[in-house]
Order: sequence, then structure tokens, then C-alpha cells
Amino acid sequence: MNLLTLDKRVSMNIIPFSMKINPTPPCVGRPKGFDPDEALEKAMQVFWQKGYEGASLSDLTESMGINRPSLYATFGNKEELFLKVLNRYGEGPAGYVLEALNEATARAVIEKLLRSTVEMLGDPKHPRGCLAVQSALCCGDEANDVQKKTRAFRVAGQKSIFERFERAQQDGDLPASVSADDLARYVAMLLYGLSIQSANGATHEEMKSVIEFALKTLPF
Amino acid sequence: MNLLTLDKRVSMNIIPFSMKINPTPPCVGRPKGFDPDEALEKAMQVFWQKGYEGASLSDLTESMGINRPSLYATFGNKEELFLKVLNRYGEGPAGYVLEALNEATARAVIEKLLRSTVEMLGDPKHPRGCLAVQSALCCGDEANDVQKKTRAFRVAGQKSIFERFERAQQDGDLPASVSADDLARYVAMLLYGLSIQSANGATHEEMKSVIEFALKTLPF
DNA sequence: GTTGTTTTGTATCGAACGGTATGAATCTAT
DNA sequence: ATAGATTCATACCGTTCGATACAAAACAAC
Repeated sequence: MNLLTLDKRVSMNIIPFSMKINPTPPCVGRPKGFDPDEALEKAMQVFWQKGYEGASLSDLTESMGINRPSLYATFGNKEELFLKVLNRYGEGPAGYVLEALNEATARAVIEKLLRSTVEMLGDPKHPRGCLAVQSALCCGDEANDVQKKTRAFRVAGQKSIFERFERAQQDGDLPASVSADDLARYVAMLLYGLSIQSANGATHEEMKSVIEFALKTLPF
Repeated sequence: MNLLTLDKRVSMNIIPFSMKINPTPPCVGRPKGFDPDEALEKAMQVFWQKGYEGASLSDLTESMGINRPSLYATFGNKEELFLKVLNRYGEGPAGYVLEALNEATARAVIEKLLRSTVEMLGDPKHPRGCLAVQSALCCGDEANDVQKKTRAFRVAGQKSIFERFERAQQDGDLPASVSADDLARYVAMLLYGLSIQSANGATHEEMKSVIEFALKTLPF
């Protein structure tokens, strides 16, 4: 789910010629005492549970097992760290969203989206809820950029679902009588709603039960 | 929507006999230079937009038009102020939820809930989204109490809807084949989902359109 | 006018925030 | 071994956080 281009050095074409960007990690100097990938995973857990504003640098460095200078040297700052976490979230725990769009029919896409979401939200390895929904839903002025980018992340996911339904109508497996826009927004609503249900403490079984109800009401 | 007992002095029965609590404002001393009700309204707008953690005391006092000592003397502290705001939210902008339960049938209740929610979320007088969903969805350790009480607020609303559907089954206007638990959770999901849709920037018309779609799929 | 009570404005508290300067430590290359 | 490069650990920066101490100001009662 590569919805955002996070590396400004690449996206803005600042670097001339074909200068390589970190082609391989530097072979000189003291090696890192930690695995940046593992550290990023830990950071994701913290942001997932406490949100962008609620996660302090002390929370982050403690969970990541590194100290502040290492964090800043490796990830930039708190905001850049969060954006890298968001990207990781889209490719990892939320990667099922784009995968589900490969299902054969609109109906199958929706079933896969709902069932995968419930599986993800019910996984006790993660904090409750959806990181993209809850970690920067509303915040103070300083975190406005993070809020906007997290919202753009959600909107991009909904747009992908919408485009898949448009294709489904061309393929003929989605009746032309239903609006692809309404349907995409409706499905996104269900996913968002499940996220809040999870945050409310709904059990895995309860969520499984409610999406079966929702699927039964689908008119196609 | 009096879902929470916010005044601990009352709920815990600390005060002996029938000692009155602020029966009438004191007639001696310098009078307040502001209207606490108006100030609370302003505070609600701030928490609604920035969330509990994102709203600083400077944000609050500036919008409320008072200074810090006045805020603390009148509302206790930041947490108590938020809880009073949450109570006000339940009785004001979100008061339609309990009102909707007075509709004659389960179907009418759902229609009223969805349409009233869209009207509330589409009102440009308020910040986007639902205060009870977004203002303390996840946060740091210090705000854990606020998070729990906000979650309890949401869960209480869902429970009220559930109990209304149970009654509807006794009344016979909701088929016994549908689970009242599933249906209440489903409707709450739609309301939560609408809140996130609103935060995502969905227009009033888009939300109106998607709930009409959702209502069309209802099997009763 | 004096006293007693409450509110307001200012100035500030200790703690925590995000972020960094600095030097010791640890590696490769020669 | 030495030099060069990078990372790590400590200690600290300025700012902002929520919360208050204190005294002047504004009222009612007498």
C-alpha cells in the first residue's frame, strides 16, 4: 500500500545525476547497535497505542531500545518517524486492503475487506483499533501536517476501493443501479466503524458476527 | 443524554444530610465576569477540534475568553472541564441519539439516527467529526482516565440502542431472525463510520447519499 | 466607610516536551 | 598501529505543558 511518497529527496528530484541514495549502508565507522527495521516496528506499536501526540520521545526510545541521538540520526525527527511508521503500516498490517482489491468480483472484494479487517483488528499482537484512524484523528496545531497526511492516507484507500468498484461495473459483476461512490464510501464506513468498535472493546467474535450481518444485507 | 455521572460529590455521597450544592450562586463577593455556560460551549468547540491532548490550556482560555485561575476556579482542572464538555455534548449536539430511540419502530429509529447524525456532522457550526469519537480515541498515559470515560460514553450509547432493539423485538416490529446485538453494533458502526467520513472531508451531500444506500439495504 | 468574600490579572512554579551538543566508543581502511 | 568515519551515551538546551501563589479589584452586608 504505497500511497504516500515519503522520501522528499526522491520525490523532489533534488539530487543531480544518478547519485545513489544509500545504495548500501556505509562500510566504515561504528556499526549500528540496533536493527532499524525492528526499531520501526516497535515505534509503530507505540504510535498505534498512544497516538502521535500521546507518544512521547521517551516512550518511543524506551520501546525501540535506542537513545535519542540514534533515533534522530536514523529517522529524522518525530514527524518523519511517524510518516515512516504510517508507510510501514500500509505495507504491513493494512496491506490486506490493496490485496483484497484483487478478488474477482465486487462482492468478493467486500467480503475479503471486511473479514481481513476483522482478523487484523482482532489480532492481540497489535493494539486495538486502526493506526491510520486513531493515531492522528484530531490534534493540536503543531501536528497539523501529520493529521493531513494521515487523512490523505485514509482517503487514498477509499479512492482505491472506489476505482475497483468502477471496474467491477465495467466487468458487469456490480449492478449499474448501485453507485460506486456510495458503495465505496459505505464500505469505508464499515471499516472505520470496525476500528472504533475494536477501540471500544468489541471482541473478535462480536466483530465477526456483525460483518456477517452486514454482508447478508448486501443486495448483490 | 445523561450517560455519565460527572459530579463525584453527588455520586459518591460525600456530603452529609441534605446539604445543598450551589443551590444559588453566592450573593457576596465579586461577581464572575463571564458566563460559565458560554465558556463551556467555547471549550467544547476547542476539544472538538483539537482533541483532549491537542487542546492546551492556552487554547482553552483564549477561546473561552477567561484566564487560567478563572478556569480552574469554575471547572476544576483540564480533565474535569473535558468531562463537563462531554456531558454537554451528550445533552446538546449528540442529544438526538436518545431522542431517536423514541421513534415508533426499529426501522424508524435507525432512519432517525442516521439522518440526524448526518445533519449534525454536516453542520458547519461545529468542527468536523464526532467529539465522543475523536477527542480521546487514543492518548498518552496521563489521559487514560479521559480515554476510558469517553469510551464508556460511546459504549453506553450503543447499549441504549441495543436495548431499544430488544424492545422492538418484543413489540414485534423487528424480526426475531435478526440479532439485536448485531444490529445495534451495526448501527453504531455506521455512526462511527460517518464520523470518520466527516473527518475525512466528506460533504453533507455525500453523507446523505451513503446513508440512503445503507437504509436501502436494510432487510426490514 | 469598613469588613468580608469572591474574582481577576500577573507572574511563576516544577515537570515534561521535542531536539541537540559533545566527547567517548567502535568499527573499516590503510 | 594509526587515521578516518560513524554511532552511542550523557547531559543539556529552550519551550511549552498543566497548575498555582499572590495581591489588586469588585461586589454585598452592615
